[in-house]
Amino acid sequence: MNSFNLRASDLDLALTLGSGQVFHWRCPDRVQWEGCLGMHFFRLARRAPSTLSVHTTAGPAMARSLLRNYFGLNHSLRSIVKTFPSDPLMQASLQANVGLRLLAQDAWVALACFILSSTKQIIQIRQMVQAISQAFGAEVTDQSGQLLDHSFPTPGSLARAGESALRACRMGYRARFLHQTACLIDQGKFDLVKVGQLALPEAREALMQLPGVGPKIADCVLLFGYGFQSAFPLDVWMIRILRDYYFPGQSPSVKALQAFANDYFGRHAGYAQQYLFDHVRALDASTWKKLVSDSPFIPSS
DNA sequence: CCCCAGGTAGCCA
DNA sequence: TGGCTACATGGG
Repeated sequence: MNSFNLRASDLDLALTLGSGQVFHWRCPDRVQWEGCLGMHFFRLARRAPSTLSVHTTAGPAMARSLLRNYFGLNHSLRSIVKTFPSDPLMQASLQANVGLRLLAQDAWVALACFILSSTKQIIQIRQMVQAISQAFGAEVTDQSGQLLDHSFPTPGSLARAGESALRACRMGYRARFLHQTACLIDQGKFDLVKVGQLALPEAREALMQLPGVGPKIADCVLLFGYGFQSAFPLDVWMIRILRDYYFPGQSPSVKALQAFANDYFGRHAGYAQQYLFDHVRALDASTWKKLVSDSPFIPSS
């Protein structure tokens, strides 16, 4: 394997790779993070405040390029978070997640993972992703043939696997959705590349044509897989956060929340969303209750 | 045993 | 359009 250091400021591996935006990275020892990008294996760790140590099966030049793109290292995190609103919850989310970056994931990987995500806890999504990778992904080995990891399965491999084989990976009703979507892409009946060339509303409509993809999963794929940073996925957590904190006692519709979120959180709304999601999800119920009771959005009498 | 999980599709009024 | 509800499985 190749080893080198990579300059990476404003990047916290645990916050970024352990967050709810990605599901295939492992951290066996609380220090090193292991996973694949395409067919290349990576082992990453923090070496110094602005430096990562990298071990990889990829060539150094290729590896640097892949990592810089994946972690968005050519974007200034400071300038992005400056566009976030200044309310107390948003600022607390920022302080608790310094170094959380949005990843530039492969569109297919994001699509497949979020089809699996519906009504599942994040730990279970990770288990399903690991299961399909081991069953249908390619083996990634070092030069001595030692098995390092399995790559994420291609649409073709999932299409050929069949629905029942997917179901054996304990994904329940999601097996049919994932298999049908994999078949459409494998047969060229749905073009993931074309989606990325559309404007956001059209790209969203296109993704929602796929089985198992509704508005929420479409927004996740747009945000995490296509770099549409204004896409704002509304899952049960974000709906709760927006209703409880930003509209206390009002319970607006999801449609109304969507309109509010895209306006209020600015150009990088989806980025802000990830900070709120990870922050509130880590709080215990009583802390959240206190935050809500101190919301500046409670109408003054 | 309960309730819930980064939802969606199908059905009904 | 908006409001149910089934869907599989596992964590807490």
